[in-house]
Amino acid sequence: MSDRARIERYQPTEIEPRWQARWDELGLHRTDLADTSRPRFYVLTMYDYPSGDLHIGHWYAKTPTDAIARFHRMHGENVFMPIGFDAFGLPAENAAIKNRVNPRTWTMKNIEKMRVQLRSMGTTFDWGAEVVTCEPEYYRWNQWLFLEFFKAGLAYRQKSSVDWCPNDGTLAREQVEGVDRHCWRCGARVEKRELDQWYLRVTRYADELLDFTGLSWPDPIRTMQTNWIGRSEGAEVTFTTAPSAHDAGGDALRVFTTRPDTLFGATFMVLAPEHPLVATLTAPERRTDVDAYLAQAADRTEIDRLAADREKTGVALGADAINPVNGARIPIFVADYVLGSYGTGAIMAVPAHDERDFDFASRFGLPIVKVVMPADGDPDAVLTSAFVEHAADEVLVNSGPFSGRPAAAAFGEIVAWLGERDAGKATVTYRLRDWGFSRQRFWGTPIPVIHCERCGIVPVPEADLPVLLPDNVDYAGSGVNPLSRDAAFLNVSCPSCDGPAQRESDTMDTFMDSSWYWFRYLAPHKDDGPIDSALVAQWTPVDQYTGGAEHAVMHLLYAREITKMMRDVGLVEQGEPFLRLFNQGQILGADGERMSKSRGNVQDPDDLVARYGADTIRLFLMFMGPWDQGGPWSPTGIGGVHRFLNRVWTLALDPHGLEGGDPDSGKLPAGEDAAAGERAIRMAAHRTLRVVTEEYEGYRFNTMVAHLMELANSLFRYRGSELAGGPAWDEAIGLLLVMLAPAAPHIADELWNRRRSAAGLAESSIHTEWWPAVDQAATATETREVPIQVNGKVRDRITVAAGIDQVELERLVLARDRVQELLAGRTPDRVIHAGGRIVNLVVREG
RNA sequence: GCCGAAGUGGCGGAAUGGCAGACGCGGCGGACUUAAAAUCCGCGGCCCGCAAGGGCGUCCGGGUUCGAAUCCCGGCUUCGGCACCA
Repeated sequence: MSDRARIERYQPTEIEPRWQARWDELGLHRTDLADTSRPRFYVLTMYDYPSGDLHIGHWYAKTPTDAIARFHRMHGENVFMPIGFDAFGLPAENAAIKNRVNPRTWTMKNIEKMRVQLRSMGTTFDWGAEVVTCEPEYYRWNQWLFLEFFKAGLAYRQKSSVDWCPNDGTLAREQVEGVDRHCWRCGARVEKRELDQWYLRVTRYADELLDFTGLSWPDPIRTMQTNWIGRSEGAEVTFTTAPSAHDAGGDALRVFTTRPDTLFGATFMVLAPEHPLVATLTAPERRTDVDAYLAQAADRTEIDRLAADREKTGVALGADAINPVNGARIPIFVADYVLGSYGTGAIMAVPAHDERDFDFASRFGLPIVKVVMPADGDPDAVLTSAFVEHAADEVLVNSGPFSGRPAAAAFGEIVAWLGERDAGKATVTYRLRDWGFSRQRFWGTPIPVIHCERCGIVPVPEADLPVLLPDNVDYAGSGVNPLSRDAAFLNVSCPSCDGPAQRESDTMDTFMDSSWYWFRYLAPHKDDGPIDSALVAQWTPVDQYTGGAEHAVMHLLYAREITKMMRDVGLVEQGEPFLRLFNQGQILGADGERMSKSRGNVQDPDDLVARYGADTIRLFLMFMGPWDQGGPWSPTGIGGVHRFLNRVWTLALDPHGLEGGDPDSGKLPAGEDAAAGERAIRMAAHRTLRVVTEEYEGYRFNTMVAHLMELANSLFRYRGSELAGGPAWDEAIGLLLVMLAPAAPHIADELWNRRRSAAGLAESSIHTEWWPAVDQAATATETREVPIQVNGKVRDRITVAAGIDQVELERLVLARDRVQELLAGRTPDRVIHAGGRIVNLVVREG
């Protein structure tokens, strides 16, 4: 009869719900926000859209975050780890249209299901702080904040051409993806529409957003945000239109350039199709061609603008401009390679030193004048492509009084020269645009303003907030906001003049919801303001934020922007929301594609949990690779992690059992006496503690788990021996369980308390234990093994006293027979000791 | 095209200037079992060899170094971001 049969088997599905309930009763993860006696730690994981089902990717993001929270609690910190739901958004509205269900009903049902799933992971979220963004108690403060921003001039309305998705309505610029311009959410082709839109003035913060001082964020995210903001330094230069038969001329034509040093090389100008001067400058005989081109350009987003179609197009206006620096008359073109929304919507074209201008000039046979070249270059050599290098020795040529000047110096000199003549100045331009904030959709926060014919735009008075979303709406007909057809919602009297007026029917971009939710977690039900200032001051910025890198230029930038806006209207002190950011990788489907229902590659964790238990899945997800890496889902290897937990179970509950198939079972390892065995057990345990502690701190969970496996393997060698169940053994088992507790919390608490119970002690959750300290003495060794290399190849190894000096080490190495044999009579030219880690004997060959 | 990350056994990965392949999966061998599963023990880069040992080996080609998966130069491939931003 095997010893194994004496103990109960490891049955995760029995113990896990029990411990989850127990932790709830004990209130282990309810945070007392007012407790200032301990260091605080705010750990935040990105909240989710309640699509209805958690997939394995949610677990991949959340269980290591939970381990971090538990690890910090075991260090005596007051940890706050809240959770909520990003509950506004399109899928609910689509479900409403398709199935005629109320979006609220659909959303709330999904949230119910996800709450259960999230609990099944054994995560220690503080559910008392939960935020659900589609609740009036949340979105009313979106409205309140919007009105604060509006009063401060940070929100404004403007008629403009917007990116429009037939399914998702208006999109912000960063929500349009790819060369073919498709919607980030549904993938549909994006069109242009001319609409009155709300914008948030985030460009005001462009420079501040480039400053990451004090933040510990991954470099790739910082780079992406920096590129997205796209700061370029240059100059605005004012050209003048030349008089002609059809136009008096004398109009200022302002351009932005990053290369004022090439001003003498401007041989033509290009206006964007949207530029206001196109109409007045066009010569009568050019009108037909220009109009045709403008019509084509307006359609251009509809046409494939893929890589193949990059031939420059454009037409001449039949008008000229005058270069302020030399009075040269140069022709003006309209071409769609110049963007109306960037810079001034017009450029001076310097074909010799800009690739796009070079292409255009080559195509239309326009002159190419070289004005910058290397100091030793040939000024008459013909350019075959634009010369755009920025070498230190470049000088100006063909540039009037500036010829011969170093190019680097000429930049400032020409800008100064222009400044004196009121024809230009240094400026900075950004790629970042203001945030297109309105959506012509139903399931979002109503923008709280009223349009009155007499008074114009009137904010909804604070006392009338929230502007509630109506409950009974006709969803039929996609692409049209149901709110705009709801007379009861729409028609109101003006708060200012009491005359007839209409509500704004646009709702906010749902990214507003996620741009301040971590403040609201601290006081989710506060009904006299959006945030509790005292708690916000005490608890924010968030210490650690974790989430996917796919939010690099969307959520993570919006959150920084809104924080700065909240600061500027006097709500918070800080300008940055998240001190440390960690981007976990993404779990892809088994096919290597993004997991999505439509691809049918979604891995549902529920059946894995039913089969292996939450602890195995948690540990497996941490073990499969570095957390920031992600990768395609494969269940291969879950069994190995499950086997490891079973081994821990056996070690903790059945130390005296014997291994059925092992003839050496129950004996000490060869050559060890009891004292040496005890030292070996303590050394293994404390060395593991040292490295595992560092690995938790560095979020290197895969190697953390590997080291726990190694410790379990080491202890297995002593199972059934005279040392099993002894003091060193018990200490090692205790350390193993404590180290396992943040990652596999249920089995750790179960085994911890079974052992307490066996020792006659009362129940006490392992999660209230302090993280233990390493016994340095236990980790020290008396001897160590040093590899011996000859010419860089390991040929031998030697065991020496730990504190050996280099002279003695070298003597012992050279005394070895094997070394003498390899040297074959030669004397090493050099001996490398590398601090005693390795010995390398360098012998000249031949 | 530009910016960023990565490339290591059959597979996931470890080692970030000092013993390449920790840990795990799969595989093979053994024990236990009437048998299978489960469990336990062992082997495990490739090539030659009974073995001892030797040769080769971290995407490719160079370089630095006593010593390179790791640092430098050039190239290839994959993934992510941006894409006419003047």
